Amino acid sequence: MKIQELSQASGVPTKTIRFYEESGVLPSPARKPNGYRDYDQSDIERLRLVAGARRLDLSLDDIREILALRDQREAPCRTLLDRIHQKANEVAERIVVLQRLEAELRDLYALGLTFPTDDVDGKNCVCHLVSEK
Amino acid sequence: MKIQELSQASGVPTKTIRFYEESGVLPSPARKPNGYRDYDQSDIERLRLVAGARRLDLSLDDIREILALRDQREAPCRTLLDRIHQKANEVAERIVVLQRLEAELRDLYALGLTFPTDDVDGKNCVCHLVSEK
DNA sequence: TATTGACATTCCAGTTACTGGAAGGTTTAT
DNA sequence: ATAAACCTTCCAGTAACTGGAATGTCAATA
Repeated sequence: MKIQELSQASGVPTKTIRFYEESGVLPSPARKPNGYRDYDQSDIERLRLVAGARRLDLSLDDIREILALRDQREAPCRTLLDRIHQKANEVAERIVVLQRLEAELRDLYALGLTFPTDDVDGKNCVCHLVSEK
Repeated sequence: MKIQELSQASGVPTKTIRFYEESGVLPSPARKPNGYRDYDQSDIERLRLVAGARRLDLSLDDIREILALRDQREAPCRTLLDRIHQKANEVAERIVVLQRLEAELRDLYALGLTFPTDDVDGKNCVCHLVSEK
């Protein structure tokens, strides 16, 4: 199977597949006589796992670790579950931060609207609201 | 004023100040006879504006644009307000995406807990839940 | 005076996860 | 024959820093 077919079977661009190989997330595949990469079914499964984990925003480091366990025939499920749990908490934290940021931006916008917009650096410029302290 | 003092007055690390200079966000400052950068009050104000805008997650590109307007004595307020509004909408979108992601991670975790954790690549492994399709 | 410590300078490299492009070789179809 | 659509490798760029090396300067102390 050529790289484009793997790409279609996985939804991952060919550029990214080669990048994953170089990053050690995917093994170096067999080569056809002409030098083209030659993939098989197990590559599809592995790449789908990678793509799924990336969609969950796990890092390539996490994914490498999980795949390394699988490659050693050790069950990666516990590690994967841990990472999923940890990532859920990270995402929750990130959401809180972003919610605060959004509120701040909306407040600032509302306040800025009450100001003249032609004041280059007077006290009535929204620039002075943005400057800290 | 030496770079460390500017750093303290603005809360921005010296490394980052030099980086901002190289990025064109801050102008090249005057130099003392020994070659040290020499800042004044206006640099504090400018850097505080930059730091405030960064805290609102505006990009250095946005900030460059805003400061360029100010440097040309054109009121940057309208542009800054626009960017703030736009950023608020981007943040809101990002929050929605992250909320979906968090829900997915929590669901997956809950489901994964009902599975054995020693199944290397059988069908009962959470890896199969993560793999797409 | 010698030396230590805390500063300052420049430059280079690394981070994350790709993405774009150049220069070239191969295969397939018309 | 030639064009389109593949494939290969390698290099560079993205955003916004951060760390480290090698070197220079200044102020205070032993």
